Amino acid sequence: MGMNVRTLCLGILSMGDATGYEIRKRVEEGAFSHFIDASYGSIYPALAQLLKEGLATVRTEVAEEGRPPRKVYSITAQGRSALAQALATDPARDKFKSEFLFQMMFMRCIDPAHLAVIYDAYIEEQERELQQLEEEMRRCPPEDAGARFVADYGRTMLGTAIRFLKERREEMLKAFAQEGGRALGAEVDGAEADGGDAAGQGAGKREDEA
Amino acid sequence: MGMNVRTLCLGILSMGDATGYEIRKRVEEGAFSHFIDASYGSIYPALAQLLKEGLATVRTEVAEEGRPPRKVYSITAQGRSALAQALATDPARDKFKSEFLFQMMFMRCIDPAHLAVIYDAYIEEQERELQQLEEEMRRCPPEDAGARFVADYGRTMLGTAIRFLKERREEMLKAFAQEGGRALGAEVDGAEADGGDAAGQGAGKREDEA
DNA sequence: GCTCACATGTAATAAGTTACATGATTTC
DNA sequence: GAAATCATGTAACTTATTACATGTGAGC
Repeated sequence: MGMNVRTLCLGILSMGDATGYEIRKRVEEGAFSHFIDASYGSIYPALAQLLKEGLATVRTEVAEEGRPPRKVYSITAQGRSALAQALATDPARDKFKSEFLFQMMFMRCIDPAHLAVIYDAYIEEQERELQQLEEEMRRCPPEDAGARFVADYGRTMLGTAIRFLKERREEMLKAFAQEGGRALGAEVDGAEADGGDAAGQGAGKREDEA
Repeated sequence: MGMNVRTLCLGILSMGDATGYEIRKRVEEGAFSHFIDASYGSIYPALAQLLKEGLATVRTEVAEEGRPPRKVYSITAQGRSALAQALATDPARDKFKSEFLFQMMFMRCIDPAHLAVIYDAYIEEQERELQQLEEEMRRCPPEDAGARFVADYGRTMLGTAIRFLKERREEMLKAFAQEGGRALGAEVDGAEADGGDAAGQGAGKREDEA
């Protein structure tokens, strides 16, 4: 299916009227954030296109105070059938890109202390995402079967990832200590993986990324 | 970190010499395929760039038979340190795009019979990927801790996804049958849903796929 | 006779991101 | 008085995909 930003907007509008700003918020923070990306630069043009094609309409709400006027979009009947049509086609394969996994693949080339920092930061990020998902589910529990399914899928996958990462942490750091240094050179091997906490002091090794 | 195709090539070359064709194969079929994408159109230019920057060298092997000459790339010392540098920067957030999940989110707009087809096809795809990963691990069990970690991560996640999908299958289809039809009803065709059975008129809407 | 695997490369095209441009109001 | 939230939109830029262009030998 052509799941471009246009179809995404159509989908969100099918659940209720919304402005470009709101759509972006839902895509960034809501349930969609886990398997979709879209920024203003793609949402606003997509909305304009939907108008042009007659798949949506706008009404301009002049805000009470001097705010910029909100443009609230609604899906049309044609919009609904265009959505149904898009949903009826075969989905493209999932695309997953992970620089973290790439780094893990080449962990032998990373300074051990820094590896621990990266690793723990990744765990924290996954935990934040899981928390966010659960908070959102508490705030507005989805009555819709689809939303429920997707949310449960996300929780399950995030939970599994977090458990895996925590379980393997020490093992990985140890395995690394044995093989490690090979690729980085001699001076690394003095640094040993301490038993207690490699996580806490990430502050020492700051990289400023390009 | 700047994990573009250039860094990817550098990483693969750090494990041994390779041609563009081989790199692409590993990215498409090997352990990398689960968290990275790259096609000829990006690999060959990236390789050319690495040469220009002195991060790799080539030797041209004239094949025995009239085949096109293989251009085997090797990483240089500068290439290794460039890789190490790239690996030392903070990883970008994971990006996951799933049209399947998008479809599940809007399952209420999909013909029930077709939904089951899509769902089962997705399960099969995940199973194929898991099989492929396990086959690859049997063929060449990774001695490298990083490769092992990444492969285990992939197996764990795929296993969880497959289990989840299988467990929820009936529940989802049933939940759908209760809510379903609501969104498909009026404008799909002139005929109104008779109210008893949402799955009924699925047959009319055939998609041609394998 | 056809398709697959090997093998390299380019050009047109798609799709979306980042940064910019603008501006009021509320919270720290 | 600095930053965040609300709010819309455009233009330059990056990045990678698709399709093309070219060619052989092996297996079905």
